[in-house]
Parts: sequence; C-alpha cells; structure tokens
Amino acid sequence: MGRKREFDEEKALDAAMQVFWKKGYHATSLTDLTMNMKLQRPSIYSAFGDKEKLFEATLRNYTKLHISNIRSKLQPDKSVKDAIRSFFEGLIEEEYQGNQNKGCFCINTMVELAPHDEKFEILTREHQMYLSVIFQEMIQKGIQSGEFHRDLDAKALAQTFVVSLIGITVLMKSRPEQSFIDSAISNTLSLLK
Amino acid sequence: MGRKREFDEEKALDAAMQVFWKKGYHATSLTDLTMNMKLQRPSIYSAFGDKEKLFEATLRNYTKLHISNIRSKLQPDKSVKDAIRSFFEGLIEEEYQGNQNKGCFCINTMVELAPHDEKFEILTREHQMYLSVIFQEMIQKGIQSGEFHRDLDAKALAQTFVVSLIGITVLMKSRPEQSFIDSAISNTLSLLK
DNA sequence: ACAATTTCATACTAATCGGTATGAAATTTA
DNA sequence: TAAATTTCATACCGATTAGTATGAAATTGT
Repeated sequence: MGRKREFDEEKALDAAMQVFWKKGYHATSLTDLTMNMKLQRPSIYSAFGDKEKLFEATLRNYTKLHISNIRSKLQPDKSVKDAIRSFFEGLIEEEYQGNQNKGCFCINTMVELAPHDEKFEILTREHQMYLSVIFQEMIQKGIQSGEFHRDLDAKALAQTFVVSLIGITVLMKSRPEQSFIDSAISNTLSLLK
Repeated sequence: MGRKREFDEEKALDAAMQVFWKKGYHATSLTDLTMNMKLQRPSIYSAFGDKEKLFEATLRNYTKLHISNIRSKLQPDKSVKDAIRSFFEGLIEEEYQGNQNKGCFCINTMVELAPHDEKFEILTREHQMYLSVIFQEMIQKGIQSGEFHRDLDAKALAQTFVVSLIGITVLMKSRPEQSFIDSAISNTLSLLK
C-alpha cells in the first residue's frame, strides 16, 4: 500500500528548527523552509501541517534537546557551584565564538509569540519552570553535601538563576563587552554560599 | 510655498512606536501602520522614509523616553535600595495589571533584529550600557552616603541589575507565577549591602 | 487673484506570502 | 504482474507584502 516516505522526518524537523531558531517565526518564509529542509512544499504540509504546526513541532523538539543538553553540561563530577559556573561560561563561549548568535529558541519565541498566542505562552513558561527545577535540584544537592548553607532557599535561588540565564542570553545578542556578562555571572554565583 | 503638513509628526511617530512595540518589526504591516498612525501610505513614506527607517526612528524615540521614564521612577527621596526595589516592583505591576504584555521595545528589538542588523545591535547595546550607568550612579550614591559597603563593585553590580532587568522583562512574557519574579528581584537586591 | 508648491487620497505595481490542485513516478500488497 | 496507494514535483491560487505613480485639493508667497 503505497510508497514509504523518502525523506528523514527527524532531519527535516531539525533543519526547520535551525531556520526558525535563527530567523524567528514571522521572518521565516515557506521558501526558506523548503530550501533548508530540502523538501517540496506539499511534502512539508503533508508531514507537518501548516507553518504554525511545523513551528510548534520544532519548538517542542528544541525544548527536549535543550533540557538534555543542559543536563549533560551540568557535570556532576565538579562541585555544584563550579558546575553551574562552567555551564554559564560555556554559554558565553558558544555565543561569542560562533558568530551565529541565535540565542535560545525558546526565549526568542517567548519574546516574539508568547504575548500573542497562549499556546506559546504556556509552552515557553513550562520550559523555564523546568529549567528552574533542574537548578533547584542542583542547589539542593549542594545543600545536602554541605557545600552550601542549610538555610539557603533553593527554589528562589534557582528561579534567580533562570532569570539571569535569560538576561544573559538576550543581552549577548547585542554583543556587549564580555566583562558585562562576566560581572553578572560572578555576582549571581556569589549568591551560592 | 505649499501647504503645511497637516498631521502631527510626533503623534504619528508615537502611534507607529506602539504598533512596532506590540507586534515587532516583521509582524507589522504597512496597513497596520496606516491604520494606527491614521495616515496614508505616501504620507508615511514622505515623512519617515521606508518601513525600516520608520522603525529605527520609533526605536530611537523609545530609548529616549525609556531613559527619562526610568530616571523619573528612581525616586531620590527613598534609600537607594528601596528606590531600586520599587522600580523593579513597578515593572511587575505594569506588566501584570495591564494585559498588554509588550515588554521593553528595546529588548524585543535586541531579540528580533540585533543578530541580523549591526545597526540595531549597536543601538540596543548602547541603550543597555546607558541603563547600567544609571544603576551604577545610584549604587555609587549609596556607597558615598554610607548605605552600602565601601568595597562594593558598583559597575559590576549595575551590570548585574541590567541582566536581571532583561531577564525579568522577558520572562514576564510567559506570565509565570509572580513569586518566580519576586524571588529573582529579592535575591538580586540582596547583593546590595 | 494667481502661480507655485506641497499634501494627501486613490489606485496601482511587481513580488512574495502561505497554501494547494494536479498528475506523474514510485512502491507496495495482493 | 496488476491494482492500489502514497510521495513528490510542477505549477498554480488568491491574498497580502512593501513601495509608488498620479492627480486633485489645499495653502502658501507674490
């Protein structure tokens, strides 16, 4: 009963994600997508639905990858503070070495679409909440191991780190002096004690 | 020698700013602009040039207004810490009371355009640097008055506040629980001591 | 009053937008 | 091998995009 799909759906989704990530939703045209996904328009529509459905699929794909990416970067061999520090420092490197400057796809979407579409408001909010849980677990680990004071508010601190993460990611788009970012990181980390 | 311009250029610019602020550059059409500015297309083009020129004019207008707005909100009668605190708390109120959720026009532009257009990279960077100078002056005032420790790094702290300001402004677009934002504010303010 | 000049409104342009109808090519099951 | 079914490529759709040509209405300086 019929041909099998010739293209790799996962690779196509990934290519679409790269375009939306770099250009945003409104600035991305179907022509951009066909070129980068190396697919004809009808193939895209039959596989993913319309432009918005495709966008949503790429964003959901991104959040999954992002979470596992972050989990893998928070190296458990170091102290908690050092792990978080090198995670933040890695952010700078990624963004300043490569001259792509795409930032975080979820944050980009929060700015572009969350205020105009509840679906993306919820999706982006939940992602940030999940990130804060990851930080919270780290901090709690640090408290239990005696690395941090017992009376540290792990949840509030984790939320503060998420806010810093967002601020840093966004600010880097304007390419300020690195010391600007360094100050923010070092001050934020100083809350861990 | 000819008619005088019938419309108020300043009000037209302000109306354009509101549209770009709310919808962003790419999602704003010339039709959106004509409707909100209550001007015909040729009037817009003769007065402001093309869409991008108009956008740039509205953004420059915004940054000026934003700076004076912030200066007026940092009430000099309170202690420095309280002034900064109520400035941040005012942010939440504005964004959560009114259900507009436009955020900061400059930050929106940093996300949407700075990575694709050096002109906006520079413009948005300089605005953030200017904001950090305002905070720095406040903190230095607090040091001189004895409100803060003498060995506080005013510049680094000011930059940290700008990063928090950006993070909070962006995160609010996803409408998280207010306690999320409150934690970030209170932790950031705790650096002032 | 008249001539010069500018504004503003209509209507238009070419190009691009997101989305789809159509049909041939390909591959499957029977 | 034949019938059924799906994929993929071409070519198209109406709508909308940013931007403009044209000309009438209005207001200026002389």
